Amino acid sequence: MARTAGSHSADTAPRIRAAAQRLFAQHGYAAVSMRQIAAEVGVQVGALYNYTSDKQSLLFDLMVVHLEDLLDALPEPDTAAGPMQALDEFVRFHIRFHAARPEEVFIAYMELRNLSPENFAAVESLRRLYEDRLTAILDAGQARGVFRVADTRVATMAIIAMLTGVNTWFRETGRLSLSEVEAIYGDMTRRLVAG
Amino acid sequence: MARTAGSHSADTAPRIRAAAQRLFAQHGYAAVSMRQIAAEVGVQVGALYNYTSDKQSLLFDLMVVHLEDLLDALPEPDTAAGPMQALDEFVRFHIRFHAARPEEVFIAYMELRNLSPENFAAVESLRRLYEDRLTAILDAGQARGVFRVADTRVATMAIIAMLTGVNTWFRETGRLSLSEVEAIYGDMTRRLVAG
DNA sequence: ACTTGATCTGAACGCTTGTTCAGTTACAAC
DNA sequence: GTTGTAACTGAACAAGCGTTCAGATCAAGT
Repeated sequence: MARTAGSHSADTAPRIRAAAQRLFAQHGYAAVSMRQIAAEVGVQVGALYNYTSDKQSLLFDLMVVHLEDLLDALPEPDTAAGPMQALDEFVRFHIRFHAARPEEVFIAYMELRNLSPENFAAVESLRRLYEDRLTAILDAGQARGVFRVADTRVATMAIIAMLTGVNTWFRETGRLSLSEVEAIYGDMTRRLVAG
Repeated sequence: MARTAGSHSADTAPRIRAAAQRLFAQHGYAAVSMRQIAAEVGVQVGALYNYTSDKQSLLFDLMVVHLEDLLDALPEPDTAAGPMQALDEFVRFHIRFHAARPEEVFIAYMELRNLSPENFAAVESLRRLYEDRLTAILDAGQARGVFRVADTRVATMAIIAMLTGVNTWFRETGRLSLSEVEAIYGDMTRRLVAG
């Protein structure tokens, strides 16, 4: 019936996000209850509502923060270096960024159905911005005669699907290092688009 | 409090599976209740338990039937025709089979987390059998000097991720026909493995 | 020591869940 | 028409859900 000793909102808010992320990634949004998230944080369920308006907002915020981080972190391509270099950079960035955030990536791809329609639209538009960056690289490469793809948009979707697929199997403790994986996927992607 | 007029178990069982499949694909296993499935079928919730032992079995059966159909439908490669032909055939088969069953595919990929551990193991082993078929094609192609891939298993995962990604955007009413999509992906896959 | 605001607790609310099963009606065979 | 089985209904059970909010305790400032 009282405040928990030692509690600070500056601590609690990130711990709620971290707990929600871990449980949503592991079990799925609909399968996880607010009570489970609260238990993971070490508070009662009512306390969560000081930090999120509702469960849907908790999911939406996790997805938006991840996608905004992704877009912010994606470097502007070095136009002087050429399209093949830009593509290589994109592949390395994608694999490395995603491998470092398996939970966020998983939620961002798997929980789209659990978003309300307006939240879904907002998230879809962020995802589209990221896809457009690769499309721009492919367009530039074709304009320079360095790349040859039958359909730029389809190639974009194919490459992103292939790269994102790394997260379904890659483990730090696995047979291949992240650098090796980046090199293999870099090579495959180059071949896929070569002129 | 009585039997529904005109009811036949031979009708009801497939209608339960179809309703479960549609709702699980659209909303996710955990977000769909047995009462919703029953309502879609036109029965009361108690009736479902004449056909499934529980909700988890309903999901598991849908996934297993799909994967067994996939494995049964996959043709044995024509060894005389050569590895490139076998690869082309695999790509066309994968895209065509998956495009025809968007709900089953979606459930098979998205609902793994909702399987109990023993069910998960059973499903994973079926998926592995399918992946092995592509690995065998890649191995044969390398043995013949027709293919060159840095890591056969990684190439298998990359190709399947790319091909399965088609289902996230392809629509019969879209800009490209299924045949065009098959051709584009066939070309990309060939390039990806070419010697 | 007192006051004010922060941060939670605890329980309530209205609703829903998966599963079970006694009983009822429909169907089929004779 | 009777009998036996099929196939459901309807309600109960035990448990849980998301969200709200009055009130209690902790923390910080004076």
